[in-house]
Amino acid sequence: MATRQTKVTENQHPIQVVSRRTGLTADVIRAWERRYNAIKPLRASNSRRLYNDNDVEKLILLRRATSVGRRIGDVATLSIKQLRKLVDTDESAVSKLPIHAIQQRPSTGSVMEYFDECLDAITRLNNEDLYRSLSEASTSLGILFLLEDLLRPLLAHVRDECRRGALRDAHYSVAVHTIRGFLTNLVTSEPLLETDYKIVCASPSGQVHDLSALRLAVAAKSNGWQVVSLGIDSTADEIAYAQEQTQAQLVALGITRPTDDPLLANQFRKLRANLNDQIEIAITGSGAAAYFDILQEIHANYIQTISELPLLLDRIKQISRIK
Amino acid sequence: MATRQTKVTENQHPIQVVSRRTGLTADVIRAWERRYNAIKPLRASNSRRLYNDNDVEKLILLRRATSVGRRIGDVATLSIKQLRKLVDTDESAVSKLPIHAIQQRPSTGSVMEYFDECLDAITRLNNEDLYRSLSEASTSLGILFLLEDLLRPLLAHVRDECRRGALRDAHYSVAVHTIRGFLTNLVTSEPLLETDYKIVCASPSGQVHDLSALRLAVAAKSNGWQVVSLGIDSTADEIAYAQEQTQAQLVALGITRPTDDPLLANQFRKLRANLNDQIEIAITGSGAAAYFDILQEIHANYIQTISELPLLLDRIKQISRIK
DNA sequence: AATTAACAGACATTATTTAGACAGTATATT
DNA sequence: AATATACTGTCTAAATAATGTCTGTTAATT
Repeated sequence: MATRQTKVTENQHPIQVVSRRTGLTADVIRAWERRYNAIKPLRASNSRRLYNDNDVEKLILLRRATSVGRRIGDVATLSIKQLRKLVDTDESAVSKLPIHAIQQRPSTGSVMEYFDECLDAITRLNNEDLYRSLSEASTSLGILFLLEDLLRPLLAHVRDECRRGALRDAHYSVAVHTIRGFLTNLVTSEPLLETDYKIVCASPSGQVHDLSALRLAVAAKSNGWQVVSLGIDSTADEIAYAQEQTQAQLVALGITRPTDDPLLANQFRKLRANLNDQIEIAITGSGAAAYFDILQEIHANYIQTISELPLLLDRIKQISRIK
Repeated sequence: MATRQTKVTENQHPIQVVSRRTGLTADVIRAWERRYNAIKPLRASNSRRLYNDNDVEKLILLRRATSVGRRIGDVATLSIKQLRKLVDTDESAVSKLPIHAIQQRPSTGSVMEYFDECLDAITRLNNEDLYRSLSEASTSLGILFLLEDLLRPLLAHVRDECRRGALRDAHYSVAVHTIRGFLTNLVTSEPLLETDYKIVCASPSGQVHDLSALRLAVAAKSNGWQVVSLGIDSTADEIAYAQEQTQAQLVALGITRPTDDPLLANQFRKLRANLNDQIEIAITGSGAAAYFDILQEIHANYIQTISELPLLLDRIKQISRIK
């Protein structure tokens, strides 16, 4: 026999629901009622608290008010209307603070320390720790050093350890995935000033784990170029299309897998055929050397280390300035 | 009412089937009927309960209602219509909460505006603008709404336009690549407080463009779970290894490409074989439905929309708390 | 015989209530 | 600057209700 006089309408919520809707613990909700009379919920016949939508709204406002520094005792008895206004002005004042004010303290560690930190995070399959190490490294080492002195050896090392059997493919996946996210973030998050120079970066079909194109993208971006990044698994047709659409002066491909893929050779030729002759092609990545002959055939620039990139970028700038 | 012959149609289900479809134990289903008159199934001539699809739907709604904090006694006798509404508002109210951060004040921009903004950036192959729109959308809509109401339709739309020929694969690549970077960033950048609950997220081999696993990862993270993210192109062996190493309670796979890949079916079986029986498997993504039979075979949870994930996470928490 | 389910009751766990205590932090006073 | 005071989120305890789970037992089916 259900002794439940209080018929539940859509506007009567038990404390658990209110807790989840507001993000406050049930303890806090009760404390605010007991100590400050913040809200006065109805009671069911069995003395359980029953809150309505207004109560919920007020509690949410109270939470927002306290989370920007107000003391609960000062605001608990304000009306919803007053609270809305208060919260509104408070939050807009807070949000004007510079985001980077909460910057991590730069670690004094050398490249090797970051290397070990990253490797440790990878070994523990911990994406978050790896990401944090990368962030610290990029602020303290600078982006270009990060690419060349940290990431390249790190990835090579992990790959070697996988071959040896000391690490598993899972470790490599975590590393590639996290680093890719980090680099993508570098390339796309901060907008650039207006620029005429654009580069299309992509990894062709089959190069699922390639990061070298992204490394190049980061380097180009830090040289003031706008980056159009297609990511992995792009066909020659699509890469050429992206160049045409954006009128990029340079197309960069990353090749990691060292297999001598005949399909890939055809992709190269197709790309060259689809592009205007003036458009430069750059190939980078540890697997690129295997295709040396074809690179010559299509007049591609082989970028072995990131430090070679600025030379190429400058040359392209000069050429297009002449025209 | 005319006592219908106990003709077994496809709309009459024994309690065991209902149990599987709803995720409730048979005991609970009977208790809810006995104590709260939640549903009144037909009876076969031998007094076995026979549930129809309405009963199943109501039971699922009741489960969702209780899992957001409603008490079963409060909601048991509501109609399906009332329940839908209740569950809908409850779940969305909860999902709007940023779990750690201060709640942003809701922006006036609607989802559609962001949709158009994003689509425009994609059309122009502009990674940076897309990234910026995503950032703005995530703060104003909240992360979970971003995933479900913006990203899912957006990707589906771009894919459709590619099939139609209105957009090119290059656009899709830019979209996937940028969104992946953005989501990876969400998952890995903010460290989480200590937690015992971990989820391994991965896209199996062949699913090069899958983002659904990452979407799930973001949702899990915002529910307070630690995420181990392997990214794309992982084998069953490596996924199982990652679970074992991290002692994650849940393994989630994203399937996007809808082809009926026999290799993938084998990957599923292998994964189940390599995992301890207690470890739950979740499958999500637009291509997952094609593998329904195998999913049943390996006792996988099919996650169609992100809002279903919290239920699963809670269930797993409860189970592991008992042990 | 083995399986499945129904049934009623018992049991265990969880949620909620109350009042109070505690610890860390912010504020005020010296 | 050091200390005292107030504030506030969290936790404890016992009592009660709500709820999920587990007994047996019986009946029907394979």
